[in-house]
Amino acid sequence: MGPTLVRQMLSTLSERGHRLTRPRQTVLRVIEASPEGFTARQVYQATRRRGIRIGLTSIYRTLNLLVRHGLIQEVHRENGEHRYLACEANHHHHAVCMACGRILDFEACGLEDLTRRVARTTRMAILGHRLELFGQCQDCRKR
Amino acid sequence: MGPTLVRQMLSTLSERGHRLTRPRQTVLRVIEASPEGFTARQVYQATRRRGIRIGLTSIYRTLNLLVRHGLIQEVHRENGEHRYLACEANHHHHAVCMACGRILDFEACGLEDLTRRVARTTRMAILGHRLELFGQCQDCRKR
DNA sequence: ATCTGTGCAAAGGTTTTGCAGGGGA
DNA sequence: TCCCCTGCAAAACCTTTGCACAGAT
Repeated sequence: MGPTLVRQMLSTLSERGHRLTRPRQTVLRVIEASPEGFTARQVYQATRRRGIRIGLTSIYRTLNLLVRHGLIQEVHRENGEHRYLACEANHHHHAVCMACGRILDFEACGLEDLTRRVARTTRMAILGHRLELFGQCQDCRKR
Repeated sequence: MGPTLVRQMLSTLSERGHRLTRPRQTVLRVIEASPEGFTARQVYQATRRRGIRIGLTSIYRTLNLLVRHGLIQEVHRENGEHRYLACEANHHHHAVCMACGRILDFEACGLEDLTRRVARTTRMAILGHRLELFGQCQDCRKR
């Protein structure tokens, strides 16, 4: 990810009649620097580390706005906290152990064909996907 | 799904040293009757309709137990409420509109190869998966 | 100048935890 | 009998909402 991402998001929001406020720009810059995804609280803490005070409320509102516009997506939920990922971010997925919660990454998913097929069937513009595998890791299987 | 599912879940729990209490059995029977998935609250209401009083707490604890043992999985979150699905349930996935939240189903996913590949790489026993596509539905695209 | 966006505080809702008592094995 | 499981109540938690003010266009 690079400055391209922020510029693209800013222009999308602007085109659609949203104001490019300081809080929104700050959130976007944090997202840009979080290739592994982020939670609302992480964005909040990151902005504070940068010496900028933004209310948690605005973080949530901005994230919801970005989701509605298809710029970020919710990818995972850990301990009741949502994890988001920029739609253009480097593409990977999770294999989650249902017993201990351990998360392993994997890359290739080969969903391009499926995506095209579903787009045709449902007449939706498919912008991203979430794929998670569930199972039991080696340690938990041994008990 | 059929009685097989309940029997299988019961024996799995039993084998692993858990007690087959009345609340747990009731929850399993509700799950069996919910091929489209269920939320904690729906399980709660369904048990009450059957004239059986179980605390919401026990529902949550039972669901968490079943998840840890790989018998059910969390498939979706709507308005902060988790939706679960028995791992052996009829297999389908969701395409979610990021703007209005509309959900469309689709079936084929063709992840068998990927599953095998990841199982080999990560040494996890893969028991299920969640796949969701995100995008914008026809109506929301028109604005 | 207008009207969207922000921040605070408080509400809202789901899920978890503590603890005393009950019921499987 | 033993100890896991249950149920209630309360806590903990993330997220949303109401309202007055600030700031982008």
